[in-house]
Amino acid sequence: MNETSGIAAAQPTERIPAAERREQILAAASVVFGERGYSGATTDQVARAAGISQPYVVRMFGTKENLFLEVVARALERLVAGFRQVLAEPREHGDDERELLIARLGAAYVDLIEDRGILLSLMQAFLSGHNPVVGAKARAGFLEIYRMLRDEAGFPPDTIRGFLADGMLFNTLLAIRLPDIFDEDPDAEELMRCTFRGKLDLVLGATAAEAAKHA
Amino acid sequence: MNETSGIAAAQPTERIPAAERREQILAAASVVFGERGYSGATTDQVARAAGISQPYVVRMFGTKENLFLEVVARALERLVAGFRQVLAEPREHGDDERELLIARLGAAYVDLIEDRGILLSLMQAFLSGHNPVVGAKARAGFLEIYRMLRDEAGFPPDTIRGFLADGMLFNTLLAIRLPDIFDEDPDAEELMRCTFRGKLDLVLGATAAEAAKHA
DNA sequence: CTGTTTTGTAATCATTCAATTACAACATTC
DNA sequence: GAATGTTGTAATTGAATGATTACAAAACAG
Repeated sequence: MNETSGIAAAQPTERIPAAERREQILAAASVVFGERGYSGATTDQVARAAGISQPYVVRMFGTKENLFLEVVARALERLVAGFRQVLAEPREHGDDERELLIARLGAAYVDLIEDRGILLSLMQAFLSGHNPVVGAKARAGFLEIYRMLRDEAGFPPDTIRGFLADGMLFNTLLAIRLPDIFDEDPDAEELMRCTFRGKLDLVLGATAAEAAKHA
Repeated sequence: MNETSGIAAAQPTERIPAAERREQILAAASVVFGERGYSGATTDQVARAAGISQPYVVRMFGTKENLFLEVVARALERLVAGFRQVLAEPREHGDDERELLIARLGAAYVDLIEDRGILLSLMQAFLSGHNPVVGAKARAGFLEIYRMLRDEAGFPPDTIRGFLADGMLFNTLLAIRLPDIFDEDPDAEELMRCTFRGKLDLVLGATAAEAAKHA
């Protein structure tokens, strides 16, 4: 029935290059830190989620804090990179140029935060304003987005505010898992629909897919 | 120089009615939980902030978790109550009726989140979507606000979305302490100004007052 | 005054968890 | 095929912390 010993035989854990393991750990840590917060997450939870042992996680990143910092830095980098990519695309000039750009940037954002790890890691970063390192990263990241919208996208202040504000509302409604209670309270879906409008199907498709994956 | 003993003399800690102590602890806990999160905060930190001993905090609320739940529930209640109060005020009918109501509700919200404990406790609640109890409270609270704006204020969907979105952006910019770097990066103030517009002085006055209080 | 309730703390316990140590197995190089 | 480096774990430890216990002193009731 099993090999060599009579014990559970905990599969001999495939050897994988450190660089690749690193990515696995970061992906797992993003989810775990996102859901439980820096203090609420344990290195053991991250290790299990990544399919390795706790000491390996610690050795790979030195400390739990370093791991968290890297998770946050990655999330912010991906956010900035996502916007930069959209802004680098060619755009035709016309009446609806701005509307189109907003739609593309919005889609890129929703695409990013469909990854619940990214979404929650970003929000954890926003809630770490008191932490010198994470707080500074969060402020710098937010200001970089602001400058991109102002200088590269050429948006006027009200457009910028509206765009950023919508994004923060997206964050919140997804973080509190509003879609979870669609069948208990129809207002939940109404609020989601009024918030995400056309993007709702995109969002719901992603959360449904994720739920199916876990089942 | 000091009384009785040669030791620091830790003042005999005034006896205060339990009900009043309870409020002190909740106020302290709001700040501590807000800054450090549920897991990051210790009952000892709350106790020190409230000026009492750690066992007393635990005995008053049974468990750390109960204390956190009550802090979150209070924050959500104050939010709902604040809006309900504005909506109960008499309003004259006119072209700018809606604008005026938005302004009043917005002012009430900014007034509320000037209390950093409330602001951060609310955000912690939003980030606790995975926790059955806190998550349910957060969802219910958000939906109640939505219904108030839809049914009592009579706002159309886009107005509701805009209002809620602005609120979430307020939250974020205050949480990351953007005003802290006004003199390092002028864009920080620009972003705050474009977000809060008229309300900025209100916000800055409050944070400045709070900073002075701590100094 | 005497007894009881309320308000509070000091000391301690049991658990959790990040970090360290020591070691093992595989891979690569020479 | 030894020597070296890489990838991994089991076992342990030391510190932190929520909770409990035992006790003290103030307030109050009769």
